[in-house]
Amino acid sequence: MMRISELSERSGVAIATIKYYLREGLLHQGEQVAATRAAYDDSHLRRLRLIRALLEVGRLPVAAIKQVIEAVEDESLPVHRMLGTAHHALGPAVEPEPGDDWEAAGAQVDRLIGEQGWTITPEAPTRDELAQTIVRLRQLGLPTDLTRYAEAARRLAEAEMDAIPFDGPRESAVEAVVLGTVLYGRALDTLRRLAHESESARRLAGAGEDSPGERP
Amino acid sequence: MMRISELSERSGVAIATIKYYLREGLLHQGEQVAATRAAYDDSHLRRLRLIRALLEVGRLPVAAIKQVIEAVEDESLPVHRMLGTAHHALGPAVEPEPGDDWEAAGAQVDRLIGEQGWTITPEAPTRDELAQTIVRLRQLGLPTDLTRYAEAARRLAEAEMDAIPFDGPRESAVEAVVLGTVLYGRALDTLRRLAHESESARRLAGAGEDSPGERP
DNA sequence: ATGCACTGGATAGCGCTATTATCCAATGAT
DNA sequence: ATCATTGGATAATAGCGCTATCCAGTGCAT
Repeated sequence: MMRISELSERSGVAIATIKYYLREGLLHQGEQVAATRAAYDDSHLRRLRLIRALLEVGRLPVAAIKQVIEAVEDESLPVHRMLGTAHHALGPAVEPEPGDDWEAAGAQVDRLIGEQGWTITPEAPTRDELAQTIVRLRQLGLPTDLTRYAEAARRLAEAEMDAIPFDGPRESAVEAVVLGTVLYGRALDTLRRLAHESESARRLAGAGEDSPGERP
Repeated sequence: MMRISELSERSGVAIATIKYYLREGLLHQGEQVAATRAAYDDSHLRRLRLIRALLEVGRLPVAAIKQVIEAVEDESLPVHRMLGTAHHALGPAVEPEPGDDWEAAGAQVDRLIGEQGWTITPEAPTRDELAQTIVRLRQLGLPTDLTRYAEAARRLAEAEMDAIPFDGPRESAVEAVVLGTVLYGRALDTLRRLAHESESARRLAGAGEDSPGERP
């Protein structure tokens, strides 16, 4: 049990910001102890860490975080619906760019999902997200065969899901899924860029030029 | 050869926005035909597509795109330096969060890079990016073993690099590297979320509840 | 019980980014 | 000759994530 100032110190989040999160419904209210005093506990601290991770590492907009949290807190939602809602909040919303390109990309997304044997809601915004990327790849003349990526994604996702406590309290499950999706997603992205850097250094930095990483 | 209005129509980017990109140095000036008339060509159209892809798909801030483009246009830069600069602009800048956690995470990043046999500049901001993610994983009690991800990243990055035309014009090489990094990165991320959705549906949607994707 | 730091609550303002709008004088097509 | 368009400059806008200010009520130390 603590007051707002202690919550602020322990979390590293400014008081004004905490108030803002309270207003926005990202952070649940503390226990009203008196008219002008409320008490916060570890659940608030944990929630703040969740928010900051989604915000700073996942770069989710506050509105998306709110959706995730609402899904968590809506007890009437069956778990897999809750996960769906949370999941759909994680991707940036893209609006369709109508045209032949878009149609073709959509078909390709369907085909890819079919090939992998995935089960995906027809309304999943994630489909449009992928379609948009494919459209851009096409426009720029880059190869659009994503099978290799889909397979890597599948392998990683399966391993991650094995670690999710689906039998525990519902809050743990969403948190684990959402945090896993976002944080490991970012880790993967960063690692891929590191691998790129290393590969291009290896292939180019011969020929007498100094190579990054080893200064004379 | 076209005027600004045609460039706008063909690219789908508003005239005012094109002027803005010209001001910001993202888009090179058109050929001055008369005091109040300039001519644009396919290179401008292509550049606009690059900008929009980095902006909308890659979600890079305009300032980062500018850095990328400056690297491309600085002819005096050796190719691998140019790629390094461009690459470092792709990641969001993170500032270190000093403390023991940070130190430990840094050490873990070094170890991971070593294990994979990668060659990475000591100053690469990408290192800090990864360190930050590891710190957050720790704070939230999630496993921090990223070996599996590093290996997947390495495999994908190697395959991508095989497709880069390092022997062609330098502009092609950066464009390919940057676009590849960003667009396939996003594709991978989206696919991983799709795989997650599918996996959690598969594991949870039994038990009489209707499963996403098949409505009665 | 008194003075003072702290609280919740409400509202307003800020700093940044990406974009859009407005004006202008010059100009080229009809 | 005229009228829409252009380049160029400057201002205005919208959204977001905070941050600051003000307020009256309250707990705590003295």
